Amino acid sequence: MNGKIFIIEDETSIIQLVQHNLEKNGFLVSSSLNGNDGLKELKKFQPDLLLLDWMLPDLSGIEICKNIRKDNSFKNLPVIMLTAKGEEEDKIKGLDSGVDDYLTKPFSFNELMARIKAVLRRSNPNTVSDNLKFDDLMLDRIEKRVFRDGQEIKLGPTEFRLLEFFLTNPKRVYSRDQILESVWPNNINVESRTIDVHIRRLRQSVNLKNKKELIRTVRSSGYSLI
Amino acid sequence: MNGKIFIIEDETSIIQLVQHNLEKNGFLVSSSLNGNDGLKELKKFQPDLLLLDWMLPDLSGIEICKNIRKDNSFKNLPVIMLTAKGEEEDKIKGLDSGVDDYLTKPFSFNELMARIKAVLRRSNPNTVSDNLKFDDLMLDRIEKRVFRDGQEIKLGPTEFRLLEFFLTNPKRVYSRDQILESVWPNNINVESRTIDVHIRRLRQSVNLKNKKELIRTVRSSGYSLI
DNA sequence: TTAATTTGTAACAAAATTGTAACATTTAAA
DNA sequence: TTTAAATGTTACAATTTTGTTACAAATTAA
Repeated sequence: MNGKIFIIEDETSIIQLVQHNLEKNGFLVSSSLNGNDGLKELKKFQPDLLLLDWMLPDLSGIEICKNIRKDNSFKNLPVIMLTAKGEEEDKIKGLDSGVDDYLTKPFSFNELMARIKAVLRRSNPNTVSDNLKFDDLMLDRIEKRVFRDGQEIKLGPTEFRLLEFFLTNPKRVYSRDQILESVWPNNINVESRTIDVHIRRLRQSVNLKNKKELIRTVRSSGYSLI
Repeated sequence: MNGKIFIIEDETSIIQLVQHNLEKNGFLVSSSLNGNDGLKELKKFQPDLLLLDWMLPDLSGIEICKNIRKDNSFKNLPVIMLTAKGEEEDKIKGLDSGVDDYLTKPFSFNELMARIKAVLRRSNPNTVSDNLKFDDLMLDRIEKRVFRDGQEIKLGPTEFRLLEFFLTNPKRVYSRDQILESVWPNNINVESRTIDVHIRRLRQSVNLKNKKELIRTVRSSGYSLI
């Protein structure tokens, strides 16, 4: 299996064509014919990429895309817009709404396939390199191991996810709310002070002696990797 | 500056048009007319994105792209191919060589701009710099850091917000009331003289020795960045 | 099952930040 | 020059924020 693709598209004939060809190419595909349902099913399906029509019975593709970009757990979902609207200003409006690529109908399936591969190549760099690195720290997502200065460090599950999160954006300061949202499983509720305790645990695990502190406290804002 | 863009393109007229428009949009641009030189200069210039022609006097765009994708220090450079070759099989060959997007000539600059933004959005999700600058002062809102003359300056939370506020409108004079309203959390009430004290603290933090004063007192009106 | 590990929170300690009062200095007008 | 208003400066107590520890509950492994 190459990945999961979701399609929100009005025209049944296009869905059939695209879905059939994608499946032949090893993708797992699901689809919806309108915007509101599509958005819901999409979240269940958890695709790696979305093919999105502009003109839909209810919610427009543009609206869906803006919606997705605002949703923390989906904001990085790659989107390719498929539409008959081929005017320059349409393309610009489409691209500015946050989609990754824009293809006008009629299109060749082979071009679509090539663009899907290009977008996936760019947006899943982590599937290619499963190691996150910063300073003398290295986190291996596949083997779930962490090294500092070549020496293995043992982390608990939450410590691991926390460090993984920081490593995806080193130096960036995250508020406790942002950390909660990204590191804790959805819909779980813990107090924000809990983070402080986990930060403390992570610090203790990560800070080998004679090594500099890697986690910075930014008073009244949150934490970041140095 | 929005980012650095390098262009390798045969046709001088296109280079001129694109370069001029990109610079108007805040990009730093450099270019080359052929493949071999282009590849060398590119590595010096360290761009955030490459616009690449297919047909070049010596090394073809396809070869350049494959070359880049093999080079460890450049393999993640976003590339948009600009070419007159508009056949389906050309597009596929182009995209498969590792470029991120493919645009056929003639193209509208606005569409190019929208595609550049889309590609940068995807490839630098975090590098979207959110920096405020004035004189030799730089405030990074993402990392919550302030530098003067390249040297980091440590500020308290209120000092940071105060400086951030002034930086959004340098040279503009703000009354104490305006400052209170924008810098202090809503519905909190502090005396206006409190601002004077915070200004004093900010001045002390920001004014490295041998450096000129950056915050101006405007008697009976308020304060401003110089 | 039992034992070990992990987790969230409360409670207290330590540190940093904040607002204000009090006094000093500067500025502009009389 | 004198005077009043505005701003600069300092010190300090109160408050807020973060660090640290301990422990019971929950989860996982044996």
